[in-house]
Amino acid sequence: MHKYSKQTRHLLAVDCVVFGFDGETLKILLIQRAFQPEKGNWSLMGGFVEANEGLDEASTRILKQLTGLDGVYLEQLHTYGDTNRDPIERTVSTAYFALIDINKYETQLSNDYHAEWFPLTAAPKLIFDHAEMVEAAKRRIRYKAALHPILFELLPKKFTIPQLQTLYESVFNTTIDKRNFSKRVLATGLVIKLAEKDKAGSKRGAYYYQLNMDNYYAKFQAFLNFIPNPDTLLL
Amino acid sequence: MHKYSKQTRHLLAVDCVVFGFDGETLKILLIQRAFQPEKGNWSLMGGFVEANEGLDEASTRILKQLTGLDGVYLEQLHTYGDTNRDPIERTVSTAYFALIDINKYETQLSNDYHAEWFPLTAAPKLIFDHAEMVEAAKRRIRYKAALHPILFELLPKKFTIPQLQTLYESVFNTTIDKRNFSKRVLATGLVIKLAEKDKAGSKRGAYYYQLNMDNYYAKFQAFLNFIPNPDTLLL
DNA sequence: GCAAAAGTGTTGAGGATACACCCATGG
DNA sequence: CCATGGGTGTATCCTCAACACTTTTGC
Repeated sequence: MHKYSKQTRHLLAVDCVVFGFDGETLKILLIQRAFQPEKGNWSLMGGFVEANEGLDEASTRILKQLTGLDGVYLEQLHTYGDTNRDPIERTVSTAYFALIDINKYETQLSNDYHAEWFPLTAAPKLIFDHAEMVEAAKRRIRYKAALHPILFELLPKKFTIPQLQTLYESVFNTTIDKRNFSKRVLATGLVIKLAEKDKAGSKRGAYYYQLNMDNYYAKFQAFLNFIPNPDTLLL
Repeated sequence: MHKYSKQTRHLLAVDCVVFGFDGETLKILLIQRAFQPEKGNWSLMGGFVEANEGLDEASTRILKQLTGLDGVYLEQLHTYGDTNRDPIERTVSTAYFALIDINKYETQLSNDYHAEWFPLTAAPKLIFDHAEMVEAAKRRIRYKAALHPILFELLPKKFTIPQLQTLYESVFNTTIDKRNFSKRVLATGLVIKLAEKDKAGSKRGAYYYQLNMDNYYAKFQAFLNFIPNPDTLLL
């Protein structure tokens, strides 16, 4: 029995903007929508919220269902409530964004599911207001990554400084002096140098690093300084 | 006729955390809930979202209905979707926060409406998860105000530098050297000195300033630097 | 041996902090 | 005349940006 019986009830959805990094460019994961309207058109990972699940739960479930992804960094972004954003029926949608290590799931995603990666700069037209969500997600990760070490979520557990730099450069669409970048990163105390080298990128090889978890949680909330001249960036 | 007829529909609410500054301390506006459950207990300004209104519209409407406030700074904060956050029936709520000049509405609020201001540090127990929303709003305005000039929304059109400093000090619960604070503020080019003085705070009087709207929108997105040592703040 | 990427130090400029005294005026 | 808050300048430090050469090794 409903106690708030006079109130209107609404459709509630979640949509996830999934970011991945392949070592070159920042990408987003899209699927072709499975039902009408806009069936077959490119869409974020989305679905309706069920009666007995929270929003975070719903986004986790939907991401798992559509892509098999589990245990990834997932954060609420914004809730979109325009009455006409879905032409069929008024639907309020809470957008989330996820950051994942693209290589960890690449084959799984293309084989078992029908999600595809697109470079951020070359994504197809998206349904409804999903392009707006992607824009907001991009702004949010730029904003957050300029001050907090979230981009490590996009890399494998073991990564090299040049890989990290390429990631920052592609997220912020800029170039950074490698001497200064390396100094900044090492100065945070967030990474630990390993003995092993990655020989894939060069003949000499680059040392692997991994996150220093002790410092990670402690420093996460502090304002770091990963990007030179953040003032001049359009955030 | 519903095209998504198989999907569950949900109750949707908005709740507004309204901040005000009286020259001394940061305060929030609360009302006593008008209906069951928790009737008579202290609550944020909240209400259900109707069928034909967007979320921003709903928050504006509800704020107006409950307090008479109109045209104030209002920003979406976060959406709370735990299934049991309202004991009567599952309700998803999108929280907003507002920043207003407390003096502008003080008498109106206490006479025409039954909202009351409470110092942030001495607020009563709140219904449901409203205390969590207030905490999140507090973190958000600290975070945002450390980098963007949003706190001017809490002051009258004409304000003095000492007033502004007291505001920053109370939001960040710290003390700032007045020479450095004044330099920082003036260096942004965000304020214009007026000829008139405010004689209320001292015998000598303090010059009034007002926002320089030309620079305001241009500089809003840049990372400013209003707070010394933001690293050390718990944000 | 050479091309291609990794790794590393120093210097200079500018911005941030620390700090103390005079000013205006109402009582 | 004095107490109270308002207003201002400077020296120092330190952080950040600019900048170039050596190392390694697969081919």
